[in-house]
Amino acid sequence: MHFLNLSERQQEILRFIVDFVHLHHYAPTIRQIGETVAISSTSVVKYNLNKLQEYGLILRERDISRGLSVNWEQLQQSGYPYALNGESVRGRQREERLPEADVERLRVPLLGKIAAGSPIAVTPSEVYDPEGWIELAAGMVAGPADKLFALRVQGDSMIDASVLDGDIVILRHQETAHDGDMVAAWIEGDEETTLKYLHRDGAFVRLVPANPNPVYQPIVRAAEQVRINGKVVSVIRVLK
Amino acid sequence: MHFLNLSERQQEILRFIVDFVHLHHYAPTIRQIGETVAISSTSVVKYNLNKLQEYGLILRERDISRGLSVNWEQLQQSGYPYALNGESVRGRQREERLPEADVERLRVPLLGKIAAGSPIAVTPSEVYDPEGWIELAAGMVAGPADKLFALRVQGDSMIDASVLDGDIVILRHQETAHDGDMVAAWIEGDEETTLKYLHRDGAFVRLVPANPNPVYQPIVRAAEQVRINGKVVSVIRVLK
DNA sequence: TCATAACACGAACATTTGTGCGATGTCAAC
DNA sequence: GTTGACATCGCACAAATGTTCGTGTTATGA
Repeated sequence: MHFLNLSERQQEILRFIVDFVHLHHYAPTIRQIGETVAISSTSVVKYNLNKLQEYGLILRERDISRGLSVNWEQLQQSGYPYALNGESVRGRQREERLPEADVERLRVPLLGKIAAGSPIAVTPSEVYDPEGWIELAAGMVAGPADKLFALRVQGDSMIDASVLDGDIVILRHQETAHDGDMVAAWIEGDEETTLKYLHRDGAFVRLVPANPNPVYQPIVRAAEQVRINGKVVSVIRVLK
Repeated sequence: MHFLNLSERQQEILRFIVDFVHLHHYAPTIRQIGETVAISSTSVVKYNLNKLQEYGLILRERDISRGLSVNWEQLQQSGYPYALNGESVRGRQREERLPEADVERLRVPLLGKIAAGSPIAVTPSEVYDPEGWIELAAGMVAGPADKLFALRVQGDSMIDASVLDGDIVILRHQETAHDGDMVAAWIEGDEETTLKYLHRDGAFVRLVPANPNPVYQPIVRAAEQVRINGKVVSVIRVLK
């Protein structure tokens, strides 16, 4: 099935390109490829790029910066696993063993990023997410699957909620929440949005960090000073 | 929400970018934009590009040639015509470039609990008595989808990795890891398994907490005192 | 009418980035 | 040992490309 025999390097390069494009939505430069694949010479990268092009796995436009793109169809047919459909690499055992339980998939829009100080105004700026949509298995969120949206966490502002830079939080849009819910809340005065557990105390609300470490203290505010943007239903961290 | 009021030029530019990307699989340069939209000055293009970026309609990477991409979601929500009748375009483009849009589900065995002090004695192949299965969308783990298993975190022992009680960690079983990988490591002497970022230092390994809070300090051990159980590829937190 | 902001121009500039080419190393075939 | 295809290296070079800055133009409102 594969008459293609790519060298180790070529495979690495291809994989990197795929990942990079996937991540940035634009192609890497020859030098960027060289760095990550540990090739010191740009011409060597170019050499291998030409090979890949001969195989039809990538397309290149002469003299164009980053003018290279992946030929996905060819890539899929090549039998190399980078096509990201995962078909070939899947563990067989599991699939056989299980009946086709039909888990519903959810498509959740990734609306932007959230950082302390920035309200969730659904205005993504510079940082971009590859997908635009987050795919979830239904079991990964609690409750109804409507009004869900996702945000990428930027910076360590949510550390006290044990949410790290780069994490993705899935929220359900709602203005109210129950005691004990983790919510994204906008705190007037602080001009800051954070993730906290919500507790009511009469006319006050207590915003409690999820992180039990004592360095993170609850915040208490008058109820009208806190605006709830949504309830957090899931936190996802994908490590590379 | 934001009411977008794009100038004629900005609309033209946006339209051109969409078309161009669709056609070439890479973004146009400032000058190319200028030519087709009849703007003689690159800085004017840049000026308008900034506007578009402020609206979140495009994303730009500073100093990167052709480092610009379209924010499809925002475009869609903006209500601009080409976003709507671009529906087909958009869909097609996505499929071409990102064949994984058809996300596969992964079924990962949940093998038990992890807590400080308890080694991860399980390897997917050996022990085969999972408590359950975790369903994931393929995009939620990086790399090949084999040898994956899941563990439920018990207690706050992983707090320094920003992993809370009840979280689920997805790991790929492997004995080695690269610098910077988050791994589940068994530390001899401490008789303890934790999640940490791995860094090598000659004959030593440094296990660095994911939580940048200074109360959590790196652990340094001789390399042979640390056994890697697997690499963490994802962390999932489902809130009730 | 003046001030101000938004928009536009173009040229100089600094980087980024692809290409070309001679020299070197490897390895199997002759 | 010699030859020659392959793969690699460094490096110089030129083209491609984003940025900055001083200046001009056009609205709009006080």
